[in-house]
Amino acid sequence: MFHSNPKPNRNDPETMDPRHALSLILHGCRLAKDLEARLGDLANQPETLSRSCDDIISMFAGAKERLNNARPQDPTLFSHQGSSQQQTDPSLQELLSYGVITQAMDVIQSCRTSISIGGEIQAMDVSDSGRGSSSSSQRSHRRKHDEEKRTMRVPAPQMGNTDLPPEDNYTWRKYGQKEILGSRYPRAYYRCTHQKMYNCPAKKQVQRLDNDFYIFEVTYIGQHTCHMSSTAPSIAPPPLIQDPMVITQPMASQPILPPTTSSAAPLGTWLSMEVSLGSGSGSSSGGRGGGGGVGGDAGAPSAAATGSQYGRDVVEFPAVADMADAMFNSGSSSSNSMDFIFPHREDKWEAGGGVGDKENR
DNA sequence: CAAATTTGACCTCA
DNA sequence: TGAGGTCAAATTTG
Repeated sequence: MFHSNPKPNRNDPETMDPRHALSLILHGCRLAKDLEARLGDLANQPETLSRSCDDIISMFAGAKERLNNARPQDPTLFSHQGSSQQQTDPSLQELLSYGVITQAMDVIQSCRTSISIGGEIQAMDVSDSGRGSSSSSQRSHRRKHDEEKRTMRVPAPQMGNTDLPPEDNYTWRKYGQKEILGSRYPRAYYRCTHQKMYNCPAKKQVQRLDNDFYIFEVTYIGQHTCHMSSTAPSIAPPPLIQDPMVITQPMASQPILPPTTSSAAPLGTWLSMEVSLGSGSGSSSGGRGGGGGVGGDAGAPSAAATGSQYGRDVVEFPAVADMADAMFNSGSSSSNSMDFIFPHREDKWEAGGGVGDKENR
């Protein structure tokens, strides 16, 4: 298992894609986690340990190389040099926004978090979501067949409030939750907090995967028009784009977000993630306390986090290369580095245990 | 009191 | 008719 790694291939343009770099980081994290799990068995096998370490290192080294090779002037990659949002690679933005970078941040900034295995981002067609009853996903009188829907899989936060889906820099208000036929976990319905004030049509649905409790399937419907709000996030929203990674359904109207002020934040800013060192709380900030504490709602997020989930310090994406660096450079500083980096996570969620949702009405 | 969540009821459509 | 999506009253919280 340690040696089936996707070795970076410098000559392969595809693997030079920064997205691949993120994939490498994740893979490296997994290898490290795996190594941790087998540390006891391999304690007296220095050669194996060495090889495993090499594998892990090569993963991060490859990632770092890719990140360093990413040319800022390349509009398809990182265009964080004051370029407009339209110049950025949307799929990359989505990746960064919805999971991969979150995991990297979790690992590197805190070094106290275990990595979700299999927490890769997978955008996919809603019509092929694997849910038993996806065929009627666009019903109701408000159903709009021409409305855009983007579905992606997002790993649950690795620290703090893991009930929350990963931060997406918007404020959402939950307006419903429902048991879905054939699904173990309920689906939560959110709309933009600023729906009324700004007539923002954006919605999202969050549901855990049946077979992976630690991965959310998030479906975004509609596009935000509320980015000018004072309480809305200061960074530009994830663009709606056509991307092999993000399959988009036909959309009648795709409002063009005016490239003004905050909405036109350069990618550097857009990619910025606020990191709260030491806070460790991924909890919803804008949220008022989970109201009616009646039934348990552990099956779905009680709130969609807002832009302040990560705290204060802003870390820009290119820093990921350095973060990978930091992981290795700091590893030896701790007598128990692996444990420091990958502490055992308590399975906070007992599968199905927290789902206190009532049967459908 | 405002804003948020919870949850039963209702609506629409395949 | 049943499932998915939404509404809105009740409730909670700061």
